[in-house]
Amino acid sequence: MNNQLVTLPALTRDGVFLARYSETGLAELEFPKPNPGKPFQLRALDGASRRLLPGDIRQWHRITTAALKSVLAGRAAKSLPPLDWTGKTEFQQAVWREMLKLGPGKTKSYGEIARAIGKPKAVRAVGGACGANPIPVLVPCHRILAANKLIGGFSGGIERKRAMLKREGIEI
DNA sequence: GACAGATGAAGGA
DNA sequence: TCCTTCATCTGTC
Repeated sequence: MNNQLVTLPALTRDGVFLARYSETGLAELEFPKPNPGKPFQLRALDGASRRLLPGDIRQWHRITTAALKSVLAGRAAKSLPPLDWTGKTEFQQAVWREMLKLGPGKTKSYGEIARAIGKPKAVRAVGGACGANPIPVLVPCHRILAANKLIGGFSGGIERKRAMLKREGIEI
């Protein structure tokens, strides 16, 4: 079995995200590391390595970068690359699919997501699935708030979540 | 099998 | 109101 992932940098206004692709699509997205004064090492995939990339991945990466920029600017992504959720549970995928339905400026609570997937009591489990989301930003876990409209948590940091919501016109 | 968790709701002060 | 407690469900180790 070949689970090797191809890692590519996605340059955005918020820094350099790292996108990891499998043979079937975007598998992971990593937030920019706080690494001031040392720009991301694009060398890692320059030259010959880049030429070895399958055409599909190059195209997915263009879509991913464009989608990232749109979402970070508070707009809806025009399109998304295929997402590779291989190995993830049905429950997690259901939660993430539900989050994908949320447009910019729209939020739901953990409880609402739980009800939407037909498991109204699985609110804590929804929180767990959010935390396990391998593709933040594109799968908009930042649009999920606690029932009292508090910000809840965020794997990429509460401040990042607050900033992204603010760009979409939501003040917490 | 036990435990932890990005919650929610209910009850008491 | 605000705070505390507990029920619930799922994932991970």
